[in-house]
Amino acid sequence: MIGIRPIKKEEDEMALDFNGTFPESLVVEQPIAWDALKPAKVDAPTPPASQCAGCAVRRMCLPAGLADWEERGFSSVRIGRRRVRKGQALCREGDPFHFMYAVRCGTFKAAAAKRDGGEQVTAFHLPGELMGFDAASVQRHPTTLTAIEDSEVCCVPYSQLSDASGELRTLRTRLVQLASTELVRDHQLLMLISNTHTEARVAAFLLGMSKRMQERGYSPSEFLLRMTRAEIGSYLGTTLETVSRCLSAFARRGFITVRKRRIQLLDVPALTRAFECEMP
Amino acid sequence: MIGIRPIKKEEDEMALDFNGTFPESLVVEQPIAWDALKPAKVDAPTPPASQCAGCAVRRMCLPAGLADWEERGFSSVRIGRRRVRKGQALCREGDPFHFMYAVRCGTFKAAAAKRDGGEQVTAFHLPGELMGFDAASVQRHPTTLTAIEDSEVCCVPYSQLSDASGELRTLRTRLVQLASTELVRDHQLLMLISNTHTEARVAAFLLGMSKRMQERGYSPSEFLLRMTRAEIGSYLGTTLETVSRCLSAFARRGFITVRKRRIQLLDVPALTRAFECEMP
DNA sequence: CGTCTTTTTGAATACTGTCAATTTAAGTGG
DNA sequence: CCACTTAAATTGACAGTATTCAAAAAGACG
Repeated sequence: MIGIRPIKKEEDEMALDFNGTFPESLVVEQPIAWDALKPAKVDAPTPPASQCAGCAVRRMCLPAGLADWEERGFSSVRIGRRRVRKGQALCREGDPFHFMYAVRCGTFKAAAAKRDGGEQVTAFHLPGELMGFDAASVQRHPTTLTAIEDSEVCCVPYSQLSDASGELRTLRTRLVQLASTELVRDHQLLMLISNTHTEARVAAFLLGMSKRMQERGYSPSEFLLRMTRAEIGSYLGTTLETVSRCLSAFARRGFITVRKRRIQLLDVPALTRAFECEMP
Repeated sequence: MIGIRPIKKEEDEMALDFNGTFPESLVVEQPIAWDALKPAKVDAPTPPASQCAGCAVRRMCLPAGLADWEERGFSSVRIGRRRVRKGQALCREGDPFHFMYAVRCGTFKAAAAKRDGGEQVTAFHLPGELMGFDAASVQRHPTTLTAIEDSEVCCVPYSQLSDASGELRTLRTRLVQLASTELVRDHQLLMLISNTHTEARVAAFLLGMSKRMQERGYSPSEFLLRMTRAEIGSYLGTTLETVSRCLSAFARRGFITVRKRRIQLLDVPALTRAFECEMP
């Protein structure tokens, strides 16, 4: 399975290879051994919670902060697993709300259809992040969640989660906290997009991705963007051409190197200045 | 007190007149009789919840959906009242998170300071809306909440609210639902701002305000904007001049009339088309 | 190996932001 | 009650930036 193959796809230490054999059963009880492949942040002193024990992103996921004794209560929530191939939708706009989804590995985009036929990307979700909060409002998913690489998620039944949170204060707090964090992220994105200069947005996007990569144990200075230029453009409220031009401009100035989707940050201070629009 | 006075301030049936006498005691137990002044939406079949009984915006506020028997549990949350004068801050960026605030009457803006010294408005809050969700993330308020007209809020201690929600499933659901609604609003705002054409943003802003006014029992076709052009511009990711120009352009085409902050919608379909960028 | 998607780059247009001046309303104090 | 001062809003002109349209190059995929 790991034979000699031409390195056509950029060397991609993060990618999962489903290698053709993709089981049709969407919900599996036992995790795959992929966990070993995913480096974990080791400084967060959070004890594992039941079914989440052994999950690489446990420390930044839903059970983060739960004490030992709370494991039992949390384990009453039956969590399923589901694999989603690149390009497949986990749920679609308008679908009834039954599950919240936690990214185990891979990357998702949340997008809503616009009247003109295009799509508006509202978020990119990395491993450890919880998706589906926005569905609690109307009991329907307002966005389509699409895997932009082969991915795996945990499916958390919302009713069970709500029940469990009734008994576990920590879990209750955690839930609101996660929703709140998403709110803060959105507000930051708003501030970003309101910024006139597109270069500032792209710089902030790169810095943000760098930080999130680092939080997940990857190199903050060199990473692979999982999304297309068009998706970045939609997310940042601009066009794919402008994104491409900004990246090229940064590369020309020596701030970064760009090889298709592989980004290398060379001058973080310069990027930060670009973000703050202090360009002399 | 209601003598003959020159109509210099636009006739303002919604404004509260503090009339000089503004008590220094910020938290009062008994509500003022102002409720009678605020028309309520009458079609939502929600029973009153304890302290909220008699509040005009109860049906769209925190206790919405609570059953009779749940009143008791909810009444364990001691809710204070606080009046905030125009221009005063209810809480500031960085303040520790102890209360969530429900707008009883008046209008607030949520804004964060930008690096360049300016401010980014992330939301406008009308009566019945809950503020402060974004503070649960880091236990600090990430935005400054400022009254943009004389206002009154209910102060809900978060810890008590969380405790009560542990016992009351409906309240628990309602809390997440409110946070979720705010998320959806933010996503819609994102979609709005991503729209290239500023006219579409301003059109959507007007239509949105119209809808929210209607939900609160006011006329959807004629209302007073409580915020300055600069605040609208910040909210929509543009400048105050552009907002002014868009309003003038709409008025010139006969879509609306503008008299300073008083807006009258004349041609909603045309505004909707402007929103959808279908301008022939 | 050929097709298709993604990305880059160029050129022209249209739009918005910026600077500046004017008008109008609102608040203040005599 | 009026004059004055201050804040908000409107409008114009110009420069700068991003979008649009178009074409070509580079990988990805089967």
